[in-house]
This record gives sequence, C-alpha cells and structure tokens, in this order.
Amino acid sequence: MVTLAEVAQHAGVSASTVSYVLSGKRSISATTRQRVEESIRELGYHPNAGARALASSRSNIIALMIPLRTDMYVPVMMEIAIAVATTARTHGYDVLLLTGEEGPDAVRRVTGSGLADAMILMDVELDDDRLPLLRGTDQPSVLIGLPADTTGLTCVDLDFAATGALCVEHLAMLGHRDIAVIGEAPAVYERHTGFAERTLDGLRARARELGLRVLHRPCEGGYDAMAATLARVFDERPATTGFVVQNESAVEPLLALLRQQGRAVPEDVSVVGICPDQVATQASVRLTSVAIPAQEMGRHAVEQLVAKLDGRGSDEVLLLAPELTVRASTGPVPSGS
Amino acid sequence: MVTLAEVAQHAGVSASTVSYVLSGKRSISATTRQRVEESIRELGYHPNAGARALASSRSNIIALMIPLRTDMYVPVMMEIAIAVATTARTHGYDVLLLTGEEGPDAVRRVTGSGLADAMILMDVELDDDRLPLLRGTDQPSVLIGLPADTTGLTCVDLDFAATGALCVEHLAMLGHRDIAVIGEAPAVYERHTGFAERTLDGLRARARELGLRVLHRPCEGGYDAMAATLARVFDERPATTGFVVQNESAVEPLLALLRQQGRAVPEDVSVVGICPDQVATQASVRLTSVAIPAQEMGRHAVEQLVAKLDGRGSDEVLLLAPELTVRASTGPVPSGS
DNA sequence: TTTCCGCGTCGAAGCGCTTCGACTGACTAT
DNA sequence: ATAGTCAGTCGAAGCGCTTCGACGCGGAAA
Repeated sequence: MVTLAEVAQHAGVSASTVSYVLSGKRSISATTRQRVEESIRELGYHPNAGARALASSRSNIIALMIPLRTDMYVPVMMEIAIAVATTARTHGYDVLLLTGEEGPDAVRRVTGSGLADAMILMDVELDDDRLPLLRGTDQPSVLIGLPADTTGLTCVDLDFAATGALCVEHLAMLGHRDIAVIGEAPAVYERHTGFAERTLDGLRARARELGLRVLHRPCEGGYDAMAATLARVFDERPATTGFVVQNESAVEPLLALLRQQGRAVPEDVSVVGICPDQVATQASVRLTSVAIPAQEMGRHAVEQLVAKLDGRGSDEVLLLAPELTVRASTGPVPSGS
Repeated sequence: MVTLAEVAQHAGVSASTVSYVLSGKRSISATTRQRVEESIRELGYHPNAGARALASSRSNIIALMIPLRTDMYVPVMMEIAIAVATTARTHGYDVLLLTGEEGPDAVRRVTGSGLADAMILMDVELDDDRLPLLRGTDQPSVLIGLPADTTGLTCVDLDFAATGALCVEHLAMLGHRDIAVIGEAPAVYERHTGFAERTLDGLRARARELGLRVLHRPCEGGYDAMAATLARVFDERPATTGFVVQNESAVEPLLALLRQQGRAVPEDVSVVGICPDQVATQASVRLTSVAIPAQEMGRHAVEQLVAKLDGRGSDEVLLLAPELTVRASTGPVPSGS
C-alpha cells in the first residue's frame, strides 16, 4: 500500500505539501504540483479513507436510510437511491446504505461513530421516531417525505396535495362529476406515511371547490383486491366516470377489470394515475398521469445536504410541483351521462 | 464526542483495556468488563469509525456495486440490495452503495482507499472489465451472476440453465410440443449478461432431449412490443401451446393479449414465468413460475464474503437450484391438438 | 519453598492523514 | 534602504483507536 509519505519522498517534498496538493487548501507552485501529481500517478496512490476521516473528522460519506418493507412501489425507491448515489459521487461523497430495520439506533450509530457526515431518510412517517434524534444532533440531514412537524428539518418531496388537486382538476375539466380514488394499501394509511393522506386532502379540497363528489377506497394491489374494491365503488356510486389511482400495483388490474366489464377507457371511464412514468407508459392503456419525480428528489436531497455540509444551505421544505401528462386514459365524460 | 480515553478514565482502567472489552481479543475479568460496559452506556460512547479503520486497517464496510441501468427488473435488484444490507449488519458490517457508473475505477478507488473490506458485484457481464482487477487484488469479492471465466472468483447465482430445463420439462410433462420463449430485451442479450443465454441454453438442450420444438424471441417490455412478438410467434409456429417468459414486463401484456385473442390460459395455452414470486402471484392469471431467489442470493453473497474475511471460505461457484411452483397458468395440452 | 504459567491489565508505539504555526525568499510600498 | 506582505513550503502535533510486549500476581507443579 502506497502512503502519502512515500509519495512525498518520491516527489522530493514534504508530506504536508502532498496533502495540500490533494486538498487545494493552500497554494502550491505549478512545478511542485506537477511533480507531486506525477508521483501520485506513478505510484498509484490512493489516500486512505480511514486516516483521512480520522484526521479531518470528515468521512465523505452520506448515509441513506431506505425502508425495509416493500409494500410501496419499489422502483421509485431504487431510482431515488441510484440518483442519490450518482449525485453524491459528483460531489465527492459515497453512500452508505442503511435499512430501516435498526430504526433510530441506526441514526445514533452513524452520527455517533462518524461513519457518515450526513444522512438522507426515506419513507418518513408523520411522527417518525427518528426525528427527535435528527433535531438533537448537528449532523446535517434531509428527509425525503414530509413529517407532521418540519421545524428544524429539511425536506424534499413531491407536492402531493397539489398532485391530488391537479388530478381532480383534469377530470373536472373533462366534465367528470363523480370521482373514485383508488388508494394505497390500508397499511400505508395506518402507518401515516403522510403522502397518501396529503394527496387525498388536496384532492378533496379541490373537489369541494369544483363541486365534485369523491369516493376514496384504499386497495391492496393485485386483481382480487382490485375486483372487490371496484365492485364496491360502482355499487356505491354507479355514476362514477373518473378514477384517480395512487397505487402502482392496482393500475393494471383496474384497467383489465374495466375492460372486462365493458367499460372502455377513455370513452366511458377516465383514469388518472399517480405513478412513475414507466408504469404509465407501459400500461395496457397509456395512462394520463402525474409522475413521481424520483430522480429529482434524490438529486435535490443530496444537493441540499452538500450545501449544508459546505456551510451554505438552510432548513427548508422543498415541495416539487406536480406535472400532469395527458396520455390515452382520460377523455371527456360520455355525452349520455 | 466521547472517546475511548474518556471511557477508560470514567471506568478507572486503561484505554487498551476498554479496547479489549470491546473487541474481546483478550480476556477481561467479569468485574472490569461490567464496569467498562457501564461507563460506555453512561457516557453514550460510540467508537469512531475512522480511527478504528485506521488502526485496524479494517473498515467493516462491504461495497455493493449495483447496475445503473434499469432495463432489468428493478425489484429484484432492490431485494438483493436489502438482503445484502440486512445480512451484512448481522455480521457487523455496513454496506456502501456504488453504482456501475464508475466501472472499474470504482473497484480501484474502493480497494485502494481501504474504504471497504470487500465487495459484491451485481449484474456481472460474461467478460466483465472489472474482473481482472478483482483477480489482481487480495480484497475478497463475490459476484452475483456468472462470468464466462470464473477462475479465482466466487460467484452466487440462480442456476439459470437448470431453470430453463425445468420450465421446459414442466411443459413437456403436460404434453406441450411447441414452446415459445419470450426473452429479455435484445439489449440484455447484446450486453452478454449471461443469465439470459444460460437459460436459453439449458432450455434448448433439455428440449432437444425431450424432442420439443423451441422458438426464442427477445422482447422489449410493454404491450406494443409484446403484441408484435406474439404475432410473429403464432405466424411462424401456429401450433405453439407453451410459453416460457423471462421478462417481467412482458408477463402481463402476454396474458392480456392471449386473452384478447381468445386463447384461454391454461386451457388453450400454458405460460411459465421466470420471475419474482410477487410478479407471479399478482398477475391476472396466477403464474406457474420459477422464482428468482433474490434474498437468498444477497444473503449467500454476504455470507461467503464474511467467511472469506474471517479466513474461512474459498473461491467457489454457488448455483442455487431453481424451484418451479405450479400455479394457475399451466395445464395439459388441449386434446384437440 | 521455589519455579513456572497464564490470566488480567497497562503503557506506548504507531496507523496515514490533516492542519497549524513558522519559516524563507521575493516583491511591493514607503 | 527598510519594513511589510504574501506565496510556497516544511515540521510537528495530533485525530481515536488497535495491538504488542511487558508486568504483576495468584495458583499449580516440582
């Protein structure tokens, strides 16, 4: 293993000079810099991460806590994780992957041991038990998601309230008056992850303003659950012509069932999805949808974090504006209704 | 920040004693151990990761390289990653998330800097450019996947050849003679990730033994691509009654299209999937399938790695035996044929 | 009783890096 | 000419931990 000292000797300078070449924290003459850089290349030198962390009390690592459970749409998580990792690298950071399993202990362990300089939490619940710890430490952190109380916290998330409103507006504009909302699995609501409720609140508020009727039904994914849910929906509200789906694994079943029942999409019934674009475009009917901007969320989270680590940046809540893409699953309400 | 020295002082022992209590590398009297452990708890001591890494030249971190691209089924990746992370934790390791983006450089960086003690590579290509580096270093590694040349490497993967054979055997047993294989996107084959080819080889070999006819078609996911592919299949081999699908995003389109064409599953046509159980059980017809044992692969990879790090373990290729679960998508060939 | 062994503990020497203060010249301002 | 400045470099002091050799002491073996 090549050390700084060896590089220094090889280049005929002191160790500190090599260090300053590497960090750029003091000015170095062009000739010296070149000599050092060449030695580094020749010897194949890589700074030792542990030593660096010890001396500088900076690990250049960002911890990313992902949820253990997989009842939510996994590709979104993955996309965020990948965006976090790649963005972090462009800022010179690596990413440590933590699962939610350890819960608050993981936060303690990471902050206490200096393993990471900062952390990103995903799947934040409204009243998350990790939040007090985050507030009580000076280690920067960013949440992906929105807890009930955001004081002293930095958050990034899609503006789900606006998303709900946007969906219902689109349907209203097309003339739909009776809207059914197919939501996430009941467990998601019970866990109070927030995003589902926020969507619903935003949607209901806007629907009230527009004078629409809304029926909300949580739904496990899959065909059987969707079939049961759909039956109940048309049972209670036979006039339903608009659907908002916030559950990726219900999208395809819903479309299939509607087709099977002889309800054409979008001629008889319109469907708006809240899901990644990939799901929307790969569905059997290309879905009008509001995308989950996973990449953007991951990227913003890292950039907020890096700003904080550099002494810039501050606590703020960043809600990304939803964008609705019209595809083939929504159309004007049938003239017969 | 609490240091070892402070704990030592608080407990009235020397620093080295505290260290030995923590590591268990020398025997410590019960009373001393208790006193030290209490001090640790009282002071809320967490060992500093950097210092520890420097002194011991062990970071207790495992690097996990995941592919950047997402043309393969992402949940499998995610499941593996989570299994790796949780298994690693039970052995006292954390996981560093690397994306394939940096390629071989990432391997150099991590081994050179001592950032991680070992690494796991996913999405290994047949002739991966990271392999020479792995062979040339003494840092333990495990591949998830199977390159062309495995000498000096440790690999974990599903036995895809056996998987292909198993699928075709099942169909043969039910009387099917003409089999169509719906494969991954062409890009997957072009990249030579291997698993797709291995499946096909195993499948073809067994089909030959059993006297079956096999038609293989790569297929992008989604409805349109699947529709085109399916049309070609029935065009070339009208007598096709058995399908093997190795492409998660083609499963649902295939089922829908068959239904649409009036071919009942499993009465007229049988379908076997090679996909995660979740996909198989959530499909519109519960799919007879060979599962991708993602969790198991992640777990095995970590355990192999830990064994190596402990001086146990050796280079070997572990191919997990496929298991076929019969569900509702396969049945005897129609008597009319 | 003496010798030996091994358990339990300590002190000290690093691990490879960062960083601070200090030093040297060359150059500018007075 | 002299003081002041500043770019460029060096030496040394740690950062918090692990680990090795050494030491003291009690009990077993002789």
